[in-house]
Amino acid sequence: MPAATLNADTLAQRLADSGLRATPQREVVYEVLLKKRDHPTADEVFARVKAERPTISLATVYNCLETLVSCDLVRTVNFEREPTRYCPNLRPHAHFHDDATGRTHDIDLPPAVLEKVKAVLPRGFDANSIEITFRGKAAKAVASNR
Amino acid sequence: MPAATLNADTLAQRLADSGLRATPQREVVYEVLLKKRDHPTADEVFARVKAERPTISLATVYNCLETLVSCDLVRTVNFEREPTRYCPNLRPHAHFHDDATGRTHDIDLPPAVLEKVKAVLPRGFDANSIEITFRGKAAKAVASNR
DNA sequence: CTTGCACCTTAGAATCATTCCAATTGCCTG
DNA sequence: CAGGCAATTGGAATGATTCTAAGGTGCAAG
Repeated sequence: MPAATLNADTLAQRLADSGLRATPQREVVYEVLLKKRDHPTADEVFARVKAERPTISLATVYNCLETLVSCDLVRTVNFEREPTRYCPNLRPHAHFHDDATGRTHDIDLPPAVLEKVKAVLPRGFDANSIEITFRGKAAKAVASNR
Repeated sequence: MPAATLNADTLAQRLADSGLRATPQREVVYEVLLKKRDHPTADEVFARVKAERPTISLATVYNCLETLVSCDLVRTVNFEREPTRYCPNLRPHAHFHDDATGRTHDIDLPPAVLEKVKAVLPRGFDANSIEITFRGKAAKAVASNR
């Protein structure tokens, strides 16, 4: 399975592209995000990372997450005033927040829909990002992305 | 111009529907939101309200805003980690965040687009709210909604 | 009226995610 | 090895928001 290698390479590559180094901390943080894609908060990432690297600090986790975001390897997800969550899914997708469980689901966005949405912008508005968020009740037995 | 009356009535009506009272504070906060629709933060609302009612407290402004939101007279708008903004526009609309100016613009959402977007949800997902947010560069001379 | 009571407002303290800061530490280049 | 920049770290600081406890306010029943 070349996925792990690919990811590590991707990380090193992307970091290098931005003139940044591939430190162990950054690698572990990124791995943690890839391993369990349940949109964890920084605190949750911190807890998971500590299992493998007990000396890491919360500040570093924030730094690493911010770095990964700036390299376009990770997206942030915000729901109202809740703590920011992190998502390594790079395909265009929306987020569905299940009010009952608090869980977040990725919803793929077909290009056609994205186009339709962009088309609502009046002349002169130039969007470089679109964020679509649903809230409601999710299907119970969705194949989850653990 | 019956607009002012209509608004006041609407407010009193909606509050009553929820078993709440139409207090002077709630009225002023609502008026402030209607008067200048620039998506102010709670702090900004506080500042504007104090002009008319110097004794009001920030806590009350938060309370009033929360009350108005719960009556569906006002919507909250969140951009990343920025302070929450408040919007009295009740029509279905998206928000466009101008990265250059920090200003927020309402973008009307035609029902057809809303349908298209809802259609991306897999069977079993039942959304009771959809939020669409753009970021980018806005047209410079948009007729603003002051 | 006037008493009771539920609803509101208020100031200030508390919370909590996130950022900042200043001090190392690590790593590469010369 | 020396210099220097990039990263990490722990703890302090920040800032929006919420909580708390202590009065107000207004209506309804007696």
